[in-house]
Amino acid sequence: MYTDAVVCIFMKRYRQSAILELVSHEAICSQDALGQQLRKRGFHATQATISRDIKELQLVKRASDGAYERPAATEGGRGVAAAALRRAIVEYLRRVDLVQQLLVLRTDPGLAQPLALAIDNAELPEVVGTVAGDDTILVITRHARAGREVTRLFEGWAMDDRAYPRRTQESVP
Amino acid sequence: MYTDAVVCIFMKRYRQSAILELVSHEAICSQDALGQQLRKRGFHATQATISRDIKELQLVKRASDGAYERPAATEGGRGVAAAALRRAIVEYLRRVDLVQQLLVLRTDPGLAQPLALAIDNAELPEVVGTVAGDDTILVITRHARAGREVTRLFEGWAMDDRAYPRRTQESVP
DNA sequence: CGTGTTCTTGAATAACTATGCACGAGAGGT
DNA sequence: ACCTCTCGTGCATAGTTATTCAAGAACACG
Repeated sequence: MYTDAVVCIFMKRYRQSAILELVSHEAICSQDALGQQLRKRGFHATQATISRDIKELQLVKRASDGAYERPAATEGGRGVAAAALRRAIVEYLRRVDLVQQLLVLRTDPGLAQPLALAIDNAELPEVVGTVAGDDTILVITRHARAGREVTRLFEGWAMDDRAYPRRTQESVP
Repeated sequence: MYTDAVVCIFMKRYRQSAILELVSHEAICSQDALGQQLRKRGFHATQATISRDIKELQLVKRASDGAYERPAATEGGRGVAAAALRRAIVEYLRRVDLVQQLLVLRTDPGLAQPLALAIDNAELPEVVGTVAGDDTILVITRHARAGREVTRLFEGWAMDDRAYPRRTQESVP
């Protein structure tokens, strides 16, 4: 076994390398399963140790299938927030009105908050801030020009939604 | 409450949107904590339901701090999307016009949507957003300088296309 | 109407993961 | 030598998540 004192220090590093290799090659869904694979390769480690290794390796566990993986290229948060905003617009936005540099957005009742949150997170440079009520959001942009840009942006997304109608039954209306 | 039968169907969708907003806004490390936040926003859901939502939304749980996040932020999708964009540009783009920070892209009829989608997915930092019609896309960049950069980028790719000549551009409606 | 099907959900519980505690081994200082 | 600090680890268990079972609602179709 590798329990000799001398190699103890190196063990962790080797083991963690093995873990990276394992999770990149096949879907491993639990730390016990990982422990079994490691044992096949000559490593002995309890679930507790593996839990710590996984934390140090900064792996993530996919909820979809429970498998571990390494987060490849990190970041891009800005773009992600923008994509989230687009989805929120398509999902929630019902009407847009522009008055000078002020946008008035309307949503279904109670949905103004999440949409406003999405707008804030997107951190659009044109947007100074938002005020959200129950079904109304006031978006303050830097100037009328910026207001027009944002209006077109949002309306464009809302338009796309018409091009790709939701799966709700058509027969109702 | 939202427990009325009629709105039951829509609940899940709203709740999942709220979950996406929450996890992108702050670090939420457990499904119970998520449940509490949801309750503040008027949603009631047990841990079991949230577990299912998280699976459907394909979130991942970071081992480093236990927080949930969207895999889009960590995927290597960035580079993949960029390659897809290049292919889409070569395939679809017919003309580029730049006005200040606004790019007007022209495609063959009906192909604006897929190209705009590729642009969105690429998440170019210079690009604020896109609005796509039938054969025209308006790309909004942060400023004129960014617009020039993106224009050169796209035109450069389109140039490569000469090696693979396509249909000549037709009349503009 | 019934009837069967599909969806969504909660309660209970099984499955899985994180962590407090203790221990042993090395490193470095006195 | 001795002390003390830091690491790496296992054990037990607390904490978290996934799943099974069952129920209720909407829907389509005789």
